[in-house]
Amino acid sequence: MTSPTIYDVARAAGVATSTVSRAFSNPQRVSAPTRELVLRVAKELGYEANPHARALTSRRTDTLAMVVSDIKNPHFYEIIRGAELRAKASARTLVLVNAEESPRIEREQISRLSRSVDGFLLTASRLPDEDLLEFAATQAVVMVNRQVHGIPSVVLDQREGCRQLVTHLASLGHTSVAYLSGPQKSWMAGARWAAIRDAAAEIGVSAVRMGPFTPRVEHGAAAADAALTTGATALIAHNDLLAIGVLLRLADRSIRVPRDISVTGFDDIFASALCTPSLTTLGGTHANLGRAAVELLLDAADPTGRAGTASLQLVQPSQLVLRDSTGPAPVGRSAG
Amino acid sequence: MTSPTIYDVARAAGVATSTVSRAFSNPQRVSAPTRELVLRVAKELGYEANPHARALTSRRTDTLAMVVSDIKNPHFYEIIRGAELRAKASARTLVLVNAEESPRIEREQISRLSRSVDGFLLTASRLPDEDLLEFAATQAVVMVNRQVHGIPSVVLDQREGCRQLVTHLASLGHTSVAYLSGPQKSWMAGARWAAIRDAAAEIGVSAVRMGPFTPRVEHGAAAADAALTTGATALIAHNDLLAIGVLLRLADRSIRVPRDISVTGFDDIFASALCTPSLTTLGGTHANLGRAAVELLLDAADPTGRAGTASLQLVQPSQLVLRDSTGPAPVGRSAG
DNA sequence: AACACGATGGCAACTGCTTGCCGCCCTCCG
DNA sequence: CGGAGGGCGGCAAGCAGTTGCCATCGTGTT
Repeated sequence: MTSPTIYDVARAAGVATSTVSRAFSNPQRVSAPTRELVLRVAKELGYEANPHARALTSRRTDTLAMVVSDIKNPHFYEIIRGAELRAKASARTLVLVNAEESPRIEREQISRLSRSVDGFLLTASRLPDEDLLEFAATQAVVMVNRQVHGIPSVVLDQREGCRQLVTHLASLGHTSVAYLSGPQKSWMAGARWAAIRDAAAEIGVSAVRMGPFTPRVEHGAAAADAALTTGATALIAHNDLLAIGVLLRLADRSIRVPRDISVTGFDDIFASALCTPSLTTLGGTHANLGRAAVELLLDAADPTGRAGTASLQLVQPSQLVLRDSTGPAPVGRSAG
Repeated sequence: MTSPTIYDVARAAGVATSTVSRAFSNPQRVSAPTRELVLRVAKELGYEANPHARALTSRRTDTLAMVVSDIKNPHFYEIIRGAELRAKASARTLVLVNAEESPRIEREQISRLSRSVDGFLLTASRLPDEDLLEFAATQAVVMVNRQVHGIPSVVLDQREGCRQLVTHLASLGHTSVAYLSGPQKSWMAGARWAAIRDAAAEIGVSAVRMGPFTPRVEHGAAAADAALTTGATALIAHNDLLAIGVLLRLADRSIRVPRDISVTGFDDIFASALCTPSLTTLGGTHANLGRAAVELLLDAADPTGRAGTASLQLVQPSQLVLRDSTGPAPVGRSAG
């Protein structure tokens, strides 16, 4: 009934428990013949180490926590998938945690788990820099799609991506774009707006920011209505969900996309290719983000020789996906 | 640096460690004044129990594992979300595990985690009944969207749902439907086919089954092509992903939906409302599935008084969502 | 007044594994 | 041939809780 322990293995193999322990967790510390003997006996007995007993002394749990700001957002799925795959490849367990867009919940969850995991992947964290730095001081943390000086992170490039996006719109003749901003506490929203503003200035188109909006489909109506008051002919929504919501609202109001107005999003979620019109969006290989983040985390959590990569800020290229929601600017009239 | 233990609390409060332990895990075993003292001191010291030490002796981990057959499928995310929410409400941690449609991986993951969690949520498991029964004998297991006699489960009703679906098609004049089956090892695929076959027989339309197909968008082409050879005027794809793939292929082949042929899916994923034509599908409140499953699991995993609900098979209503991919059967000619 | 019993707190063994330290033995070197 | 040093196995003390059992005390019972 109860599963075998190292004691059972030790007895059966005629060695000390320390030898059994080392055969598993520190193989080169045991001579080859002994090690093989132990492993063979262990296998016969069906021995599997008790992870809790192991964690108790070694303080390693082989578990990683991934906190996402809103588990409803399909954009995270790819990241989760990449992270899950990479974690499994290193025999780590991934705990998924939802912060529900709330800094308080995020904080609670982190402290609840801090004892049970080797490190945290914080995805699009809504927490202020100070809190993050404080957490990062006591445990391994890697940020995804958020940069904080002094904490390793993986982000999809926004500057260059937004430049391309604005350039694309400008090349279609748009001279005025509106950014429909994401949540106030979203670092990404700030980064996007800054990049859009700068690119717009450089290229010579005007840019305004509206919002903040909660980036979900159902808030697209408000965003669309707000955007129309600006007279902009191109709308850059904070993400695809919001953009889809905008598309739906515009259709409702019989405003044609892209003839009357162009719309773009961010993330390139699955539905963006399928909606009507299909959505031009700034995407990227999100699974890679998750994968890279886990890699960073694994060696941030590795007690040996962490120095090298301690505070790496990885930037992965984003990628403009042109579809049907962007087109030439209407001539001689505003969209409003 | 190192966080306080019950020893620190015990010393500070002037009681024995056992008293501290009980104040937390067995409150009524300690007199109210003592308990309050202990809790107050613990709070002052910032004490938090070490979950591994606790798990080592008590064998409770407050962690639940959720195994999904394919983490890529958006359909699971609603279930995950519901499960995650419910788990958090009971202060349980949810571990997410991907089985990648492989029984072997599923088995591996389960045994890897069996020591670290209080129970398993197996979603659309690809394992044979015997394996499941064996697992269920030694640990708490709840199945989602799969039924095995003797194991508690939560499923979305297929019989009635498929009946409605076939009835809907028949009422549009379709006399011949094709089911594009899911994976061979998918219990759901079997359940759906059985329900469709029976409903078709009862209603008086003919039904054939094609496949199995891996239920992803990219396999939709093969499924569509196969289906067209049958001459059926209505296609029931195993899930929305496959259905969307079918729609794309049919568009490629200039076959109009629903004029030439009707297409339906299962699951009602987010994209199904947005694709063109939007997809008629058999959905349901999947978040509820996840929630209910966790509830079942919590009391299957509860060592006290489990008898009552030991092997409950919950069936939740599914719900036919009519959209644009189904329409009147073409008259006077077959689709092929 | 003697006794029983329930409530409460403490003792200490126990969970299963890790790891610092010790000692043995064999090899290599001077 | 003696000594040094490295490789390897074992001892035992943790790690941070849980829990069975016992002792104590106060109260209710006869």
